[in-house]
Amino acid sequence: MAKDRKIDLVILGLLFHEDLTGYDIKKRIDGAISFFWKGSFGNIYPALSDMEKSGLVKKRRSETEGRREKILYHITDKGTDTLKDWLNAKQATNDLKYETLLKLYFGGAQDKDTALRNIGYFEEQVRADLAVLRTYKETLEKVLDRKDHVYYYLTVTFGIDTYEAYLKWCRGAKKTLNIMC
Amino acid sequence: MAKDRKIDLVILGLLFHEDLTGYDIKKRIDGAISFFWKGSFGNIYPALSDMEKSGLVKKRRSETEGRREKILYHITDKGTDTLKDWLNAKQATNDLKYETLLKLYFGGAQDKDTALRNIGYFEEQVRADLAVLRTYKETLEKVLDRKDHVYYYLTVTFGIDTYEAYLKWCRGAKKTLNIMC
DNA sequence: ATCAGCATGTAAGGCGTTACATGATTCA
DNA sequence: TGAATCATGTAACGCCTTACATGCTGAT
Repeated sequence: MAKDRKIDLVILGLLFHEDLTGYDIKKRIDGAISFFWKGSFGNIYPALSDMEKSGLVKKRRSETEGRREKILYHITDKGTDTLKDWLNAKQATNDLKYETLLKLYFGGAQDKDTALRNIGYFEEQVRADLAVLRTYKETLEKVLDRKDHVYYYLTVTFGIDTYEAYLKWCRGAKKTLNIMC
Repeated sequence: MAKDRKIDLVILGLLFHEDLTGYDIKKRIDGAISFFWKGSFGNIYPALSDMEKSGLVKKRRSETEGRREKILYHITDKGTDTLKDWLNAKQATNDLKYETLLKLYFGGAQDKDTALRNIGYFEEQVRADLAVLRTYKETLEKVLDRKDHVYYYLTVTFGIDTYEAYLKWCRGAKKTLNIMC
């Protein structure tokens, strides 16, 4: 597997569940996963063909007749081992890039209102995302009997908890700016 | 300026304050900023020379005699304008990649203990980072009279608030896993 | 004298984004 | 019939990480 290409693991994780096309994989990533990882076609298709070459996944043509054929990918034993090795490894990099905080950090180069406005934009975005996460949570709560869903559920509550912390911080930050600047 | 290279703005933001060498810039980024943005020499030096070519910064050789000469960079008016335009723009991308959550999401491929262990590693890291952030906070609280410091302070409290939310989530997640799996 | 830290870069390689290209299918 | 969505890719370009290369300075 490519040395540092995490998309490979995302794909293996998804395929562990069920066979999928590249297009399906993109859709899955664009769902709940998109809150903590992203993927694009220009990312996924090359990864799939590399992984097929190295035997982590196998192609399975869909057999629905008459229809145009789709390429379903299936995880191999080697792919499963790779996935499990990764899950068992201690190493995990959380790489966070907040342009919002960058703008705030350098806010001294402009006026207070600019900083307040930028916090407002952030707040707006967070509120919208939070609404989506809450609908995910509700949906998942109905199906928590399946073990997998517990894992999905926990990533969603992670998002909700941190986004709520963001909102709380926004309120405090606006107050602080108004008092101090 | 390069179209999407955010490091340019980081550098301009830092230089708005004071003249710095490339080495200094790296050290600044490795401080409190590293919690929401990263930079490397292989990133910073090329950016500096590009920005000099496009007139956003100017070289100023340090004049301390006898010493080996250092290259101090100074922000130009054009650079200041670029910085302010960026601060005034609504657009801000927060790009978050949590490998920890990826592992949790795909946790169903392994056992509960693996997931618990991975949450533990995350918790450990968060605790360590939180301790650093708290010392930053204490230091900054003593100098909040300077307007710039309020902005720095707010980015630090952002870190503290979210990291505390992470820890709270960790406790809940471990409990949920123990009950449900 | 030696080691850590200061200081400036370059080069290779990898990864990802974006846009482009193409065509089928389904639904209104 | 037209638009949206399904479906699979490729190509260019840009950015970043990592490692390498080099030499100075200050402290112990």
